[in-house]
Amino acid sequence: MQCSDVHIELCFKDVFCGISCARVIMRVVEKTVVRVKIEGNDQQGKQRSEGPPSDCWSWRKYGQKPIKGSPYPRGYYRCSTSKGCSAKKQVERCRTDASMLIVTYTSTHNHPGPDPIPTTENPQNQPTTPKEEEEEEEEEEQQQPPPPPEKEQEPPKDSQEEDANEDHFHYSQSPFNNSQDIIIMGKRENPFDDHQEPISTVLLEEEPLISFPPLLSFSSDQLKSEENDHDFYDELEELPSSSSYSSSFTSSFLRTSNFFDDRILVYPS
DNA sequence: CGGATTTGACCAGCGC
DNA sequence: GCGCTGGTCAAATCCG
Repeated sequence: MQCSDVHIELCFKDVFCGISCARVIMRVVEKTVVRVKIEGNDQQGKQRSEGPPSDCWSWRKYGQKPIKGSPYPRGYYRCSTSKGCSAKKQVERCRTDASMLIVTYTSTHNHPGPDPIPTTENPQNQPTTPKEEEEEEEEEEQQQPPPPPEKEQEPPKDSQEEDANEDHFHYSQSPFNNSQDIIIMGKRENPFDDHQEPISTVLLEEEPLISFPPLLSFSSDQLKSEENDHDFYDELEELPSSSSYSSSFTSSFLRTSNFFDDRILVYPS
């Protein structure tokens, strides 16, 4: 994938329970890039009991490679929920911010999703299958209104992150106007370059999950297993090898909470 | 014992 | 053509 000379379309929409997010769709190669903010690399990281539902997408790690220019390796996962599913994802840490995970999804699931978590906020948008969701997204994208002019002056990443951190993303809704999607078209040398991050920053903090009602219904056993998995993050030298947090969580949560309504569409020039 | 993870090897694409 | 890099394979290992 050549990252140079691409158009970026930003569509921030819903932010659910303090989780701000965005998606980068590499149209040409069917890629979805999600940046996940990880909080709690310190002691709080050990309490990662508010993990994802274990009945969502499961991912099997099949490889890991050191990436040139990045101190962190990239992990390669494929969907293990269903045999024959071609869905894959790559997980790597942001080279400049170890607390940021960059998850790249490729291909789509060719099987129904595993018991999506019902969301009370937007039940009509509840996807039944990844395929349907994709289709819905396509339709939705086509219905995207022109970008509000003021949003083209998106604050730079740093200030945005700072604000986000200060607020801890405790929004019940998006900080942006839900009725006004943000679409920013422009050229970037490298959309994922950390120094050019402002318009594609996705923050997904785990702390707000505490207030994510569907997740609170998990059994203590589930939570316990998640907690074990999350201890990994106390040692940031490696990418998460557990699929339950970074993998299952990110994908399942995103799919079940309209996470993907916040999106960054990348078009080839 | 079965499934998941690790990790070195292999392969393909790309730039020089 | 060669080397570099990213992506995948598969055997070994780990873990519940």
